[in-house]
Amino acid sequence: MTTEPLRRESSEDRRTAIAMAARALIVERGLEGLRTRDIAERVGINIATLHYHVPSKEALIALVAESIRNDFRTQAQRNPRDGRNGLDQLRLEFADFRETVEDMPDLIIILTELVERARRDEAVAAIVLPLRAFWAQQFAEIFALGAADGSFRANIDPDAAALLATGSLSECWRQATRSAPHLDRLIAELERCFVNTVKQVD
Amino acid sequence: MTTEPLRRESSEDRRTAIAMAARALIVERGLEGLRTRDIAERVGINIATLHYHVPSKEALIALVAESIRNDFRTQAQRNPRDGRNGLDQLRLEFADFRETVEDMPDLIIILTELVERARRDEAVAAIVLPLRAFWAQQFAEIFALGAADGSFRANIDPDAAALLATGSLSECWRQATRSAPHLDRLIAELERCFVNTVKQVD
Amino acid sequence: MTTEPLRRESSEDRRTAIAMAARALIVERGLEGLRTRDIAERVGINIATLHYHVPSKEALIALVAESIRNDFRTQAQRNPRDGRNGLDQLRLEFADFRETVEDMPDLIIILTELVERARRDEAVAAIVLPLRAFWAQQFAEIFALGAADGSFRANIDPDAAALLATGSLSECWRQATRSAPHLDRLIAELERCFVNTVKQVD
Amino acid sequence: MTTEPLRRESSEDRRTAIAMAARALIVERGLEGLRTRDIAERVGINIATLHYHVPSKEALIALVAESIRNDFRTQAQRNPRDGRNGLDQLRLEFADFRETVEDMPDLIIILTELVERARRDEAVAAIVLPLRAFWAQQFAEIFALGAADGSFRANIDPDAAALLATGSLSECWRQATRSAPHLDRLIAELERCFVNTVKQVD
DNA sequence: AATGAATGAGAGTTCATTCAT
DNA sequence: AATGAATGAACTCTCATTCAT
Repeated sequence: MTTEPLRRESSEDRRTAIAMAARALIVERGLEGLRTRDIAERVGINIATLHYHVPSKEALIALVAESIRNDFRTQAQRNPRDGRNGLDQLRLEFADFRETVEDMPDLIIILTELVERARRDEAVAAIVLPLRAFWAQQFAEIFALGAADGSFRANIDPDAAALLATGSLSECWRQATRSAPHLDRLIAELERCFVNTVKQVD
Repeated sequence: MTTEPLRRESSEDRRTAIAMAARALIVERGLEGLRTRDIAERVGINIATLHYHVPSKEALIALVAESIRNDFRTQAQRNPRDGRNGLDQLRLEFADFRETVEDMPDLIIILTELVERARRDEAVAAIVLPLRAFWAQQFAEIFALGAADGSFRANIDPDAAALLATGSLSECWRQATRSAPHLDRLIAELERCFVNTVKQVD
Repeated sequence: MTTEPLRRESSEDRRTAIAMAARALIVERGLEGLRTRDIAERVGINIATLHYHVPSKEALIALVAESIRNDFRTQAQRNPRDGRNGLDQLRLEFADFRETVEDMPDLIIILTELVERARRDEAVAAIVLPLRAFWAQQFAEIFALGAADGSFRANIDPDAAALLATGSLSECWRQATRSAPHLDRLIAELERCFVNTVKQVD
Repeated sequence: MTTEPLRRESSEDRRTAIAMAARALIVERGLEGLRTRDIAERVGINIATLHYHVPSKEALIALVAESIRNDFRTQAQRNPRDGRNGLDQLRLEFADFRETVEDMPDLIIILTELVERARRDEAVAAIVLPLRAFWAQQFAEIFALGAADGSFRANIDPDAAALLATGSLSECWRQATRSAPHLDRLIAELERCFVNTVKQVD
């Protein structure tokens, strides 16, 4: 006589399920409104079981942060950067952002909440700040490259420009009315901000 | 000669003191970590007294939102916009932001938290979203003006550019390591983004 | 220069107004739901002023009890008992009850609540239990009289019959669906319970 | 040999214990004076544990109402009604009441409080009003039967008579000085009210 | 690996009452 | 006689966490 199969799932699967449930709930109610009981219920396990897999709420949020990081990494590795010049690469980067935002529209929201939390939670900071820094670094490198190859104007400050791009992109997506049209117009404007117009004369 | 802090204060003074204490605590612990008892303690009143002046936590947060709005308005009215062209006005706007950020470095942080909260709290949304919209509108008007008077490049999309400016400015200031140098570099870059380079040739 | 006249009312008027407001609120929300603030608001005075006139909630409830007692007394004195025999007097008593219940339908409800409260509050008990006892006594005397004059059956136990009458009358009126028809039928049945049928044969 | 009170009890046992503690406290202090902490303390559990078993005070009062209903039902089923005529059955009903009142003297008190509460709480009303209606119905049927079989006088109005009986019985028992003698006299009088005296002659 | 039961700490809120004017 | 402000005590309820099985 066999008992119900599949009752016990592997620890890693459980942790993944917990992370996904937590992410969904963060989107719905914010990090502030996140309750361990709600997560357990959504996963379909007991609250004590949840604590067995994830020992504390702090660890749970760190788990969510890791989950977000993994998604970003996967996304980053999927599209190798092979543009010939800065402008091409910038366009690829924008396309990446569009893709990310379409595939996982919640990613930015959760990331924002985590960044906010990072100010008071070192464990989260350790995971999430490098992530944002990495993203900015990508842009900075592109801007430096473009300035060198003449596809961008020469007087770019790559770090400042990177902050400008990442800041406005994430702010745009965070807005209550997040919509593709707004994003499109922002991206177009961003391109006009950096593209080299003088070169044409050359 | 100072007396002991007066036992009985006017209702409006108390409400102001409560708002200020709440703002300080929001900066320290976030909206999430805001506790009515802590506010009362910081103001030096009983928790029941706090409820006498502000009937609920929801009303308290609305009070903070109003307080923020008033500060923004005061700031906005202090510096009349009298630049001769778009570029001048943009520089005045940047100077305004620098000033605001120096005088009340917490304003942006609290505003960010309130915007986040606005997603789930209509009362806060009603106060705080117009505020952000107003700020963006200011920039949009400047960009439109500058595009017309030739101080900015002609192909600006004023709304997108406004989002770009406000998004990157607030994101910059929100960063864990908020520092004047970063802000200076960002502002300089923003200027280069929009200023008309073609005109020089003219 | 005269200030607003009539601002200050006589203490006794205030106490009466407070009692009336309290009675209305007891009917609406029960003794349990009675809040001093609500009473003050309904009277149109400050909560502290209410405490000036009625020093404590206990005293307030005692005041209500007295108010109820006065109403009952007034009612009782209005209709002198001049029936020629027990049955006549019983009918007068029933008419009294009907009248009371029509003029002041809340009286019974409040009285019930006060009797309930009397179990734990001696001050209320001292006022309200005699009242109920007096009412029962009225009935008992009528029954004794009627048993003696032959208008009621001879084997009546006046006290028990009085309890029977007062208990069923107040219970009837307390019922959620308090309506005249129910009361009429109960009173008719009560009469049949006690009237002497044997005598007819005589 | 008794062990220390078991730390972990079955949920149903806990709920029963909670209901019993609540009932005792209602008798002592009234529904108004009922505090969840007192209940928890009396059961010997933490206040949070109480909320684990009974999610809210509203639910707690509904639980008490159900508990009362169960007791009434048990009582009702214990004594099957097998009297040969109305009078016999009425006597059985009286015996039932006496028994109930001796075994569980608090039942009537709590029921009264619940009926009072039912006026403002639909959940309680749904449980407790049918209960009272059922009791009245029992009497009404007996009176109708007795009127038909000649053991009661023919001009009985069964519903009115039922209200008369239930009203006076519960009122009697509710009286501050509730005592068997009073009850005995009331029951005797009730019997005299309805028994057919004419028939004797026949 | 899983769970029902239990818990300490603390949250926002309410209320009768009092104080200073 | 009146009031705005203040307060202590208590209330119901919530939450992350732990224990025993």
